[in-house]
Amino acid sequence: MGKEEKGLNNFFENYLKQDPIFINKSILHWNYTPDKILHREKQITEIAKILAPSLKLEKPSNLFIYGKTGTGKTCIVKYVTQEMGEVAKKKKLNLKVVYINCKYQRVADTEYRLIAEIIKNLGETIPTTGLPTKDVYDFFFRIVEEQKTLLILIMDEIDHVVKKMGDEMLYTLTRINDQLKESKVSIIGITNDLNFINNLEPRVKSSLSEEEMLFPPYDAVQLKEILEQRAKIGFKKDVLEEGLISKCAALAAKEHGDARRALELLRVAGELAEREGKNLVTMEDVDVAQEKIDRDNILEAIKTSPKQHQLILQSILQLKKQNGKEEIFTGQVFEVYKTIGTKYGISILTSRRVSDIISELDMFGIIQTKLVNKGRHGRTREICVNLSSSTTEEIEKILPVG
DNA sequence: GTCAATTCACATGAAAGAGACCACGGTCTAGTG
DNA sequence: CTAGACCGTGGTCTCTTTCATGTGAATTGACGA
Repeated sequence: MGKEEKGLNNFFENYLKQDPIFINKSILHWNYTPDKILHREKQITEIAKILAPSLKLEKPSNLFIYGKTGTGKTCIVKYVTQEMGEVAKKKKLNLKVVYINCKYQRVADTEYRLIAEIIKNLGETIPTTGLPTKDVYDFFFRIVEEQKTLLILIMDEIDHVVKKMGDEMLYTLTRINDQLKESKVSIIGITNDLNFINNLEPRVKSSLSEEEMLFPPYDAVQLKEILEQRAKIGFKKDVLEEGLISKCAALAAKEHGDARRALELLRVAGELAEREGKNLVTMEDVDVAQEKIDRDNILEAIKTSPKQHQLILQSILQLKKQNGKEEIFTGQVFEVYKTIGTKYGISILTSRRVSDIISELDMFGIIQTKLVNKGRHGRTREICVNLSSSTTEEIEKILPVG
């Protein structure tokens, strides 16, 4: 016991003595906003131009922004509105900016909760459930009106709103100004679904996208500069192997120029090196980081998903083990699921539901499915699991039974 | 051999139910002056 | 008299079931050469 304690002590002391690789890790986090945002000057000025009327308390046009993940949409909108907020504060203008991410589950995935969330951001509270939705709207209108303010409503990942609850609610929101006398609301919608706007009802489309902007992906060179800018202040000097940043940039550029991904790669690689007590981050660390990020995402998704989902995933994995390379189909999964379920006394869902769960697993990226038509033999989803064996093992530890 | 009809094994949609959660208003109860 | 406990009602939310409809190539079978 005493010996162990001493060992642990040593470990901690060594840990502290170690030359840390980082100066400030949070700089390498994607939601850190640097002083100077690179390669987005054009977008910044454009957004500023569009939003500027709000400083005269005139309602700016609704703005619709689209671009792939990690192209800086959120970052820049936040940056511009923040700056504006400060100017407004100095001039004592009643300007409010509310940022809502519509995707983060459990926060705002119903009409009710979304409005409740906006209300919360305006500094009021409303019960989390139990009220008729109409009451929530009325309450929202009332407080906006009472505050006599110009409200800029930023709705990130706005496509999720429509997917979950249709565009009726967006229509209501865009028409809100008709009902307000003292206040005005303008909406900034952000999405990474490039087709989203075309699937909207025309009346919503026209009012939501009075202005439109596209954020192009970063290319490898730009990513590299962004990484360099942050690495300079986030990492200690000379801890990065030659060409390491280029590698991160290149890897991320392959994945549709995602700056968030690039930063994560760099940071995780640094953490890995740090953990091993090295004082140089190497190329291998980046490779390991790449794998680790994917695996962690998947594991996290599985851990937090409901038991039935886990059970179905387990059925899929078991099938994969059994028939080796052969493809797996929905029907088979359902059969295996049924036997496992009954064996362990877990209630069995209908095949209809199982089918949905399989596509949910697909969306999470845990499995890949493809719709195949096998003529006489019907139509089904072909399921494949592209996980390394170590990941599979990790997953199996989490799974409910067996 | 050819062509259209059939058929399979699910996918996909819509609607509705079950059970959990919660706010609200009314009623009851115990403590206080 | 009043604050707080307790209860019933009516609303939402999530997960699920039930019913209904769709899909598209392999298969079948009729037909003609």
